[in-house]
Amino acid sequence: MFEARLVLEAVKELITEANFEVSGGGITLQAMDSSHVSLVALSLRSDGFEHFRADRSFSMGMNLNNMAKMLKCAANDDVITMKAEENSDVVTFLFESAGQGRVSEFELKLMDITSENLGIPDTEYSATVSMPSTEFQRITKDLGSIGDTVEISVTKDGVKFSTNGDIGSANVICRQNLNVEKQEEQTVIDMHEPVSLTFALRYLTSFTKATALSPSVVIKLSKELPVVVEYKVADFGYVRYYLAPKIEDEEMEEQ
Amino acid sequence: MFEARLVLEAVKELITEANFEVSGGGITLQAMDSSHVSLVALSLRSDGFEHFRADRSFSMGMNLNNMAKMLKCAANDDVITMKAEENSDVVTFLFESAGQGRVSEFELKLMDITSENLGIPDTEYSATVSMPSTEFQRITKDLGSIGDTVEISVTKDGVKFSTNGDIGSANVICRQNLNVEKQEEQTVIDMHEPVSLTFALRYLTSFTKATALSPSVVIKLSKELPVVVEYKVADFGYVRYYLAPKIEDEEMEEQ
DNA sequence: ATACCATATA
DNA sequence: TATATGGTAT
Repeated sequence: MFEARLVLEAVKELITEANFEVSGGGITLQAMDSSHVSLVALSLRSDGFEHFRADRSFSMGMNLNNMAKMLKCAANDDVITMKAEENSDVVTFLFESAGQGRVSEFELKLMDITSENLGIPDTEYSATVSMPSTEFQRITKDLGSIGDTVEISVTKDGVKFSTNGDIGSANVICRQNLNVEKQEEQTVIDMHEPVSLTFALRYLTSFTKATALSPSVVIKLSKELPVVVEYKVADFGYVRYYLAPKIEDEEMEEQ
Repeated sequence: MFEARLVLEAVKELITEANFEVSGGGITLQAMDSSHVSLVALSLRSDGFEHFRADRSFSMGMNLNNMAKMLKCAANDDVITMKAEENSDVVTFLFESAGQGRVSEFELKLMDITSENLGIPDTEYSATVSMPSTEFQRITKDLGSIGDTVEISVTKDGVKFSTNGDIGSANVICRQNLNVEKQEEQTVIDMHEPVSLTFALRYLTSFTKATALSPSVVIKLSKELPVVVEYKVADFGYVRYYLAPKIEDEEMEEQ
């Protein structure tokens, strides 16, 4: 339940409506944000649900804000069941209180959404950085108060985030740090070759809406490829964000 | 660190940009507010800093809102270093996390500010009132909801704040009170001769932005002289505000 | 229109 | 100290 809401909070700023693809394996979702700049991919495996049954594969188009509205009507410890009948134009959310004294039924109208499902090749990345998600959130927020874009550079001993704007410039260097007990608080740099890419801070900041989902975030970078920003959903899924880097010409144009 | 932010919060409402005068003795700043009515004076002695080095005396013009923006990018327990190279047009703020896993460098552009450095004579005041800073803040806020000006009258056994406005009038009397353990919670009246002056509440309310800096505030009054409202910064500095009293004619004009 | 920040109250 | 609400900034 709780996670269902966090997932929605994590994606609804970027995408207002999307098709949930349901199959025996679980639920996935993939959508470009409304400005067609970044991409969100959600995957929740069926084994992560207490009960999961899908007799066939199908897709459900939903307005995420309306879905979030309904999920907000569930209490924190309610058991949530999502039901979709074949060929129905609604999806039903069932909220049952712990003692089953209260049963709420919310029906959300489905929508026809034409979705372009983009194949995302599973690449080897030049550099993979894992760091505390709150630290990444803090960095994008701080740099966003100075500039519009951030250059992310990975070398073998650290990752550097730099920006500059009208009032000045800033950079934050995070060194590899394995001296923390909890693995999710470590900063781990896995680099095959150095890489340096520039991104619009605005989108990265939106990505950090997923911070509550996971204590750590994984950032994957390769030259000329979209960055992947990944947050695990417990241990049965993930939310991944993709954002293409700025190329030099684009940076020039903006000035 | 924490104090650096408090000091900025205390002055940036009144002055948006100012010259920081740096010398071996520490850092000072003096500026009129934008409406040229009140004056802010800041002094931080070098011995209050963990490390302080100034090879020569110089002044740095900064936009205080932009400076505050950058200081907000430091975490609460970061070690802050401020660096200025000779003849540079930027000042660098270095934030290092406790374990030094993260190092942030923020560069703020300096500005040329023509500052009129006013000599403030060190007068003997007719009356000096020390009281809890939160109490003074409360009084200016409360009276500000009734009227625009406050008459501050000091007699040997107390200080009276009075105002009146369209909806009515109000006055608050604070008696000398030495019966509190902590000295900073005492109300101490040191009066050579009774004095009664009227001030614009708007500015006094701005002064109380410094309340978080010190548990007590010192108010110094003499006939026809600007009031001094002083907050200590730990035990190595102060923020002082000066505001000229209204004279009868002025009060007439405004009505 | 939305999201973040600051403030005020419980 | 934590949350809720309102105002500001994007």
